[in-house]
Amino acid sequence: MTPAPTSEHELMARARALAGLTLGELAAQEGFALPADARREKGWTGQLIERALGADAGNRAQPDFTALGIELKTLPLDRLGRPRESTYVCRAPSSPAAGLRWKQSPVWHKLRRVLWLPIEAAHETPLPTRRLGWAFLWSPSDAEDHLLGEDWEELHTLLCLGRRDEISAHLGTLLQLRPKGADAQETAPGYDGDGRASRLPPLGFYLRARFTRQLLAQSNP
DNA sequence: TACTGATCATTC
DNA sequence: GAATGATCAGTA
Repeated sequence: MTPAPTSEHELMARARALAGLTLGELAAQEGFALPADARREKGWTGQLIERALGADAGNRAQPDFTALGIELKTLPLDRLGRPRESTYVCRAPSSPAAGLRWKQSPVWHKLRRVLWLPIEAAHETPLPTRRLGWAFLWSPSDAEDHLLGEDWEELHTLLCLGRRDEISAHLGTLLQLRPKGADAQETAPGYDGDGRASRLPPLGFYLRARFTRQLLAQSNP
């Protein structure tokens, strides 16, 4: 087990030392078994890299590197080097607090400092031969923070009003709300549009691929 | 090809 | 059950 990094510098050095390795090579180093069916172990890559870098948050609702306040996200790229999938941020509250502000929200805290670890040609390469790319650290610029905050306010307001029927993944320019659960049958307690208790499928906040494409482009000028 | 809605594994 | 880690798969 890799110990947790004690500084941002140490974390970045570790992350960049991974560049060029294949997932199979890293798994062998870490004593991580390759999944028999990659379609059924969607979180495998993220968990392997957490282990290799010494993430210490487990599955608690805290940044992966607790002492540094840094969140780790893998960023699967296509063969053109562009993110294709959205990035999960965190779950949306089933009973949101009406007075909550953007800078108090779990989304804001999660995105405060993110270590992005690109996975090259993730959609075209079998999992064991996918290569790790050049990691980069990101914090939202003032402009990005503003736009994220606007999206969050819009979505949070709909959640607070219980207007679930108006919520879809179409809303939001950088952020979106989409289902986040085992399946469409999963439910969590919440409130409907009339304020009555009901059970609804859980949602999660995601960053659109459009946005992570921008972040990647900014990171290698 | 991009996007949305659905889904899979694991841990506490 | 609710959080973590995400990608799959159908369709526009």
